[in-house]
Amino acid sequence: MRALSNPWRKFKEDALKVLKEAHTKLGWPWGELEVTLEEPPDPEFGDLASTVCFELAGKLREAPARLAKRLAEAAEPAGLVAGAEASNGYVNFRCDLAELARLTIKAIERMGDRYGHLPLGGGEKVLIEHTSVNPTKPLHIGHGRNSVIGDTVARILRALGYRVEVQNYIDDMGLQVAETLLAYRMAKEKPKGKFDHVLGKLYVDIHDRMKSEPKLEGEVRKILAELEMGGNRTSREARRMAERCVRSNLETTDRLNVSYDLLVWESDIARSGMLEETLNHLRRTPYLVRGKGKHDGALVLCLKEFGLEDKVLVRSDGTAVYTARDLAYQLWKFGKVGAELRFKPHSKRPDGTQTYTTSPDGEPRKKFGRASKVINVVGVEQRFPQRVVFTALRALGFQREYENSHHLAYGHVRLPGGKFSGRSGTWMGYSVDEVVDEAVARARAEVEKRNIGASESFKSRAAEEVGVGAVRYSLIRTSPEKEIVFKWEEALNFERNSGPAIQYSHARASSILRKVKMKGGRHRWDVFKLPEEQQLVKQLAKFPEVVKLAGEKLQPHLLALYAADLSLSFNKFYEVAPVIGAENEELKTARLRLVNCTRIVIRNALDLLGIKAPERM
RNA sequence: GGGCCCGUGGCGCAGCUUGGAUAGCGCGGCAGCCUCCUAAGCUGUAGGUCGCGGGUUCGAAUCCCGCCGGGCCCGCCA
Repeated sequence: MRALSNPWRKFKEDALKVLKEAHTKLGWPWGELEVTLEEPPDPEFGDLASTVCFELAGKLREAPARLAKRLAEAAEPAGLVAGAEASNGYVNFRCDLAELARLTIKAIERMGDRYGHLPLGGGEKVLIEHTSVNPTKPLHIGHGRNSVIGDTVARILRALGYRVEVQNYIDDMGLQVAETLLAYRMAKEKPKGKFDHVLGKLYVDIHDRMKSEPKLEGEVRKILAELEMGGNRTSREARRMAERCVRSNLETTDRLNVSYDLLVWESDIARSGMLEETLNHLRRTPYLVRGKGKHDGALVLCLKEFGLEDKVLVRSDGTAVYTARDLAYQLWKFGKVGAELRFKPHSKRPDGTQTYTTSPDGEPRKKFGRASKVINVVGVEQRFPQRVVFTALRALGFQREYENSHHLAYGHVRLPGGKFSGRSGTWMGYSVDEVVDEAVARARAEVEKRNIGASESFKSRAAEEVGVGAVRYSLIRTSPEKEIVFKWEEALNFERNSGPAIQYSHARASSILRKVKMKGGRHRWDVFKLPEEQQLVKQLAKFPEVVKLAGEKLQPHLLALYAADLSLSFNKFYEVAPVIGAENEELKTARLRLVNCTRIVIRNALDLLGIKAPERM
């Protein structure tokens, strides 16, 4: 099973087995042999190397090089290990390329779009919260990074056998909503355009006006109080406005192929009573105390024994801070509150997913929440409040839930001139809608050049897929914790190390397969003699390991880098290894299978990245 | 003042968790490759004290300590 679904892993295990047996034969201690295995810098040193001899040198009082020689001689090839050689103190294992090719190609042909999937999660439920933008503005490219990271991780974890539920939290009770609602009411002439953009601009306008008209602050406070109270005209009006904005935001994320299972509204959480329940629960612990001194009159969460600073949860006026609400929500995600939410269908995503929403007129459903693992995709700047929320779980005795809470922290996207600001409107020109439009327009020009006479529907679909691919890739390729500076030339990069370049390799592979009608034939497995062919086989064999690593470490960028690497290997193969015009039928047959498998793996990788794999472009 | 993250050729990144062989990849520069499966491609070439200084080690980009530079947090904001 494992050998079938994860060929490179099989090679590693075989190498380990060979290493252990050689140790036994020589009567040497085993130790942690697995961690001594690494990939050599150059294929001339084999495919996997062990550094045990360096460690053993001290214990056995013999030079590493001599030890390596004895070890290599004692090693007997088995499984995917074709041989072992000593060099410079390393023991280098050579992979049996013919056998690896056989295993890998058969695995890919058999599993198809499931190659790369592994049954690690065992159906365990993971809840991922991402996007969670205030419903008062369009998504700018920084929000886009959040959505794309969250969506990609969701796809990866699904492939690893987890049941994944994606939630988008909508804070319709915050200051931004209050301010935007005031702006919306006051605007006699509303700007034309997409609703979220309209709101975003009104928000910028009101901030300008508030500078010269301080009385507006009072208006905002009044609205905020009404929102907090709920059940009045203002709160219903705010919800209606926010609903429209969310629909508008969803048009944007739909275009990015980002999907959600549930929209969770703050006003519904507030109504449910889960906050009060959570606070009551906390009051029974020694950690929630009446504040003294500067915190006089407030309720303070004291987590000193867990190494955290005090955090006010309830203000002296009785209202709760955001972190308190977030804590209640976190408990709900794990199914640890009795309070219930109500749900009803909201809309369908283009991929067919039915998105639900919490709603006062919905009905209770057991299928949401109750996760065993929770991942919050939230900016790095919220590290402290996230830690407070998680640590509070521990304080409440939910140790397991504490350990299974993950803050997937990502660095913000900045502009060359500074940061994004909703108030000053620096996002204008950098909304996801605008960036995607621009990328699609450029892709369109390229597609036109290369597909003269093609149908209109083909051209627009290809341009859309390529443009979106470029944007998604540019947002996922960097390690999440790093800040990125938005540059047009990077978001619109269609060359190597880009979404479109990977899509292009897929299209080339598809094109070869399209042009050949012959279906199969017999061939031996040792036909791949070129380094480019062998490199490609190894790369294909590694795919499941990469998916596993990306999922376990919550580092989706690893998958993006792998896809670019695979595409590079294929391009090199493509240059030197004619398929249709191969020297003989046997080689042609084998190369065709290799090309087909490459096509499948690129497609699977792109699928996990939420990028379409066009057959022509 | 306390804490977290980042610092790798001109630019953008990977590698750091688990220390190992000449530090990889891309862009950009230069020089080449389309009678042949899509040149969104490929080949070659120049370019790096892995921020700085100590330490641990047979061996440090990787671990430890100190410092410098950038970002973020330490709110009855989120």
